[in-house]
Amino acid sequence: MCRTPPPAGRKGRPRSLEADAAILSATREALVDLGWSKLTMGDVAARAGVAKTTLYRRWAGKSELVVDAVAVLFDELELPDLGSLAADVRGVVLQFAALLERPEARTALMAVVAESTRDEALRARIRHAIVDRQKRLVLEGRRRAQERGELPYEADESAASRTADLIFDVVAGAVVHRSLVSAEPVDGEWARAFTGLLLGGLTAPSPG
Amino acid sequence: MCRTPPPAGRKGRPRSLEADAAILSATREALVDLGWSKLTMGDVAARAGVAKTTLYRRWAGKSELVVDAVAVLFDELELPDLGSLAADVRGVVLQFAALLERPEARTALMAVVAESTRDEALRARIRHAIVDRQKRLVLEGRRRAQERGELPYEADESAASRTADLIFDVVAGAVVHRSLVSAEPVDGEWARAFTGLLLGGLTAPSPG
Amino acid sequence: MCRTPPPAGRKGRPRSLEADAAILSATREALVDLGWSKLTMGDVAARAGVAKTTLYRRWAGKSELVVDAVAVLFDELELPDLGSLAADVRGVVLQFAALLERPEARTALMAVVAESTRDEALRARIRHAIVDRQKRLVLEGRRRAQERGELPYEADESAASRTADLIFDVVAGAVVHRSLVSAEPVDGEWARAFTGLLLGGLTAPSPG
Amino acid sequence: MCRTPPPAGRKGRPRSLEADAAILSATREALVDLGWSKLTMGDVAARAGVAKTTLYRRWAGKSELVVDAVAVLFDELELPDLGSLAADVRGVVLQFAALLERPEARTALMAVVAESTRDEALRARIRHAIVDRQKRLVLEGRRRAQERGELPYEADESAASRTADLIFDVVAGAVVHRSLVSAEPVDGEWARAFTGLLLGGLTAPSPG
DNA sequence: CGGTAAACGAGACGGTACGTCCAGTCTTATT
DNA sequence: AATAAGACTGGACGTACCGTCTCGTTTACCG
Repeated sequence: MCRTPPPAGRKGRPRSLEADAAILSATREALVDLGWSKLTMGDVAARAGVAKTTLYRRWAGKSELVVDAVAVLFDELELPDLGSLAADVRGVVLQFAALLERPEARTALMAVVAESTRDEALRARIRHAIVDRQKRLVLEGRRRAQERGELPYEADESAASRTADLIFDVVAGAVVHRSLVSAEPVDGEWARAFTGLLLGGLTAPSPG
Repeated sequence: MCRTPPPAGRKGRPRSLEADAAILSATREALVDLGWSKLTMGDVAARAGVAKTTLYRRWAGKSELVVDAVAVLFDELELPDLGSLAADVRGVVLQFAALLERPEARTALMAVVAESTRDEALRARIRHAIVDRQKRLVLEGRRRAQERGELPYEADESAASRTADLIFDVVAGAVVHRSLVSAEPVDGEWARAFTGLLLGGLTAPSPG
Repeated sequence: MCRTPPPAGRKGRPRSLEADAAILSATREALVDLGWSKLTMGDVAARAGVAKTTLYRRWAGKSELVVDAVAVLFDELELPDLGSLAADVRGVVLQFAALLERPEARTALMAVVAESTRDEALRARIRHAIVDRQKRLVLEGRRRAQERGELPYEADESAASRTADLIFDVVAGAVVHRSLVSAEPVDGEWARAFTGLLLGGLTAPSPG
Repeated sequence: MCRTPPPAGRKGRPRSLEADAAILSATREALVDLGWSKLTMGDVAARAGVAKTTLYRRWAGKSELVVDAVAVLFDELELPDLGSLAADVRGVVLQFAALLERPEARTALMAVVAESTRDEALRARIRHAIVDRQKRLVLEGRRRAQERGELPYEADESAASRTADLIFDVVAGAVVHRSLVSAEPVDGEWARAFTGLLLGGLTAPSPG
């Protein structure tokens, strides 16, 4: 969890594990109270009962810290088997939307992505800590749909991977855009309509 | 373009129109050079050859200024008639992707959205200056498809509006997510695949 | 008094004169309360009701600030005509000793001299702000003694100057050393003994 | 030399004697390189190849450490018999001046005196480690002069002590002030003039 | 000669101050 | 009244040291 690792040798006083947990927790708390742009390293340190130096010894900056702090939220995403591909899609859409309702995720997610547009290392960190955690849901959903016979098994490995990436971008992008850019609720109705579009396409008869 | 209007009375020296243009242009330039988070009001003022006071007389802060500065980029989006709904979708996807390749848009867009999660007025400004400019492309595209007979006319006005919003979130969200979050290129191949998914749905035979 | 002068042009808001006075006064106050080594720029700023930036805009650092702050104390030194050279010497010794009893001078003087051993600019500043203010007392005392006929007029200008410098170093050095290094009181008795030594020399019969 | 003594019991590993020497030597080295105010405990520890803890186990702080480090320099002062009181005075003046030319003494001496103005324990330490080492030269010089018949034997013990203290403050103070405050060289010429003043007094015919 | 108590190196820790930077406001004189 | 210039308050930044602490390791003495 702590990303700037201690120097190779294992001499000297070891880093406090409690401090790590306290810092990440304090970061989430500060995100809720203050939002991304008003969150300060000093404030996080104070909330965590830790010196500023301790923060900087472990994280290079605000962005890195926040990525790690919100990453755990994405671990909570699950894909309970709801019996059909459509139900699974609706389920994951609503779960992801619920996550984006949480103020700490809401304010942090776009901010770190914005920051990452000029910082390759941060982009990699986001991919590892957040994106990959979401993408596994897509892969799991496809596997289930294939077992149910709702989707064909794809022979071409790389084509399959491309399709999964596409679907991931469409699902995650649509939910994020609806929630944060359009600032409209992602409710059951919208999830149903989106699922219909995703599965049936625009030219299909609407699922009414 | 200048959002904080001059006080009612029209006595005294009028605001310089050249200053407005110079400031917005300097803002875009600074976004390219520095990115959102390192852009400062003082730097913009210096680039524009203008005093800081002049900036603050016209914009409330960095977010508002940047929204206005990048808004004009979205005016360049057009929807040339490419002869079919699929072609039109591919065209708009590629145009939007090209816009997101521009560093000033890339770094600014997510940042102001992130900022807007805790600022209702900013959200409204974004909607008016950016989102609405994009959404008209969806409406125009639908109109054309209906004229071509590719899509039915929708009797229920509000249902039609909901559908347009959905499609807008799917298209814009997918492109943004692919480009900024997944950090993968939005090229002709991806646009074709996405268009196939959007029109035909996930369960349809792929358009290969 | 303010040593880092504003940039040449006289455009823009002028520097606050009250701030200068408040800062120097706050510096002396802080010296009394905290001593040289515990005095901090932030504390001085807070006492003066001024932002730290304002301090740094005017003084390069703690040393420069303190030199200017204590310089005014040396303006208070005077040489009232006590009727004889011996009385004048005793008078100036006691005055200087009284100055060194003041905690702000006591703690600051040696500190800035110590600092100046590795800083030529600081040394020049001390000379101008402090040393020269003291040295004029020696010159004035000699002039009076010459008028009274207690000392001969010296024909050789440069020899006279060297002698004045020597006497200055002896008087100031002895008082400072007694007061700060030996940490013994400079009282009337000591002043009398010192004056006797200075005027009559070590081999003369003591003036008891 | 090491001032914070080990706890009473003499079990366990004894303190390293080499460490003591290495630390004091490293301190002098750091004084030369960095001066008093930029010298840090961590740097001294690193130069001495020793952990910071080892420093703090032996000295309470920077001031105490530096006093001990420069104290040995004052042991080098000697009073070779030059045949007359005047020659002895000139000799000691030049020796002391040579000491003050050494950068480690130059930067440290005034600094620790400044520090001691608010620290009684430090003052005592300076007196013991430095001042007393100098004062014995005065006592020795007087004894010789008395043996030569240049100075009378003083019957009153306490008056004799007071006179010795006075002379010490005058000699040491004048040299320090000339060297560090006036920042002028203490050369043979100055030493001769000073000795003339000290022995013959201001009103005596100059020794030309 | 093996146990033990203290010294030791390494480095993390809570603090404090640093000197810089930027935000946003203000005070000038000028246009 | 708007402008350019620049000083102002306030606050966060990231760094450097301080002096303390907690480790694992070493080393002399003492039983």
